[in-house]
Amino acid sequence: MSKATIIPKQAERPGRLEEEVSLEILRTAFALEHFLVEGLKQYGLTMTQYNVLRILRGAGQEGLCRNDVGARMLSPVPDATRLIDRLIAAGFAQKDKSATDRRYTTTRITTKGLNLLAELDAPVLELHRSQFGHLSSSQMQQLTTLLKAARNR
Amino acid sequence: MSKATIIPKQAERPGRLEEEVSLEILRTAFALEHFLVEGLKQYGLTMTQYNVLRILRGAGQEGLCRNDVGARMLSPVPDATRLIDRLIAAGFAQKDKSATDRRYTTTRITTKGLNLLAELDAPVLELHRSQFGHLSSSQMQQLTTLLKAARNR
DNA sequence: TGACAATAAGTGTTACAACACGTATCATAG
DNA sequence: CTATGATACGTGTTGTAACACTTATTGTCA
Repeated sequence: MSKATIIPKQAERPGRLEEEVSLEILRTAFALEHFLVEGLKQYGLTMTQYNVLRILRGAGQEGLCRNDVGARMLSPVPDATRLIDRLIAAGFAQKDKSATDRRYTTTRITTKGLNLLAELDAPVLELHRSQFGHLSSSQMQQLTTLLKAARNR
Repeated sequence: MSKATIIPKQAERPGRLEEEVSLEILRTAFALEHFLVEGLKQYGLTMTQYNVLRILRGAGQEGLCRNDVGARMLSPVPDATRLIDRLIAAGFAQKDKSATDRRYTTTRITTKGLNLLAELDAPVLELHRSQFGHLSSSQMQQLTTLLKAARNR
């Protein structure tokens, strides 16, 4: 047999690229998360709590019910009750029973919570810039596009 | 003043791209992790335990000391002792005091652990393919390259 | 050599996440 | 209008991660 027929030029193990992409994504995300966690620690916040506060800020004065908060999280959280309760204990959120449907409990961010987030916006942005600012704009756009494409199966 | 001087064509908020990349990475990684966790659950393994086993398999018959295991993790783990102890309790690893330096404890993967990993290799690979297989090879390569570039500050 | 720093591992404690289950309220069908 | 299911939330329990601290062993230097 001729060499050309039995030895493909790129003897690529199937799935190797997918595996490498997976690992790179996890590695990058863990590194990013690590820095975020460290930064938030100074303010006594976990990353989960920070995300909840951002969601509540995004929801505005209407607030959100417990399940909606859990569902909108970066990684959905089943035990939103006690998570929110901890934020309430810290004074960053408040809870009220809905008048129309008494099953619902509406959670809102407090002024103290808004102030904390406002204080955090700058350092968090700076963190993101320190992580990815060395990439060019087009590289960042490519990366964003590719990641979105990856999730849209 | 002329319009051209005061209104830049792309009034881009500084740091917006960095922020978006960060979020996309976290979202993608959490999604990927979610599927991995679900898949491993059937085998009674957490993702952390799975990573430890893979590291031990990679270390071969020489094994690794506790700190090395913790350090090689995707996200470094401080409490490697009890993590490894759980794997030992499950029969997937074993521990021996080093003879030359008695501070060290060498951890090795057992045959049972190797068998479990062998059983897992195919479904995990299939998972990676289901997550990213719809991307083209060049897209995956681009993604890998960009992520590596992102981490190499 | 002997004191002291450095390294590796283990332990005690605390807080949190995950899961299963229980309770209250509402919607719907007969 | 009542029975049944669906929905939203809360709670009890368990396992694990994070942190600080302790112990054991080795290296180093006066």
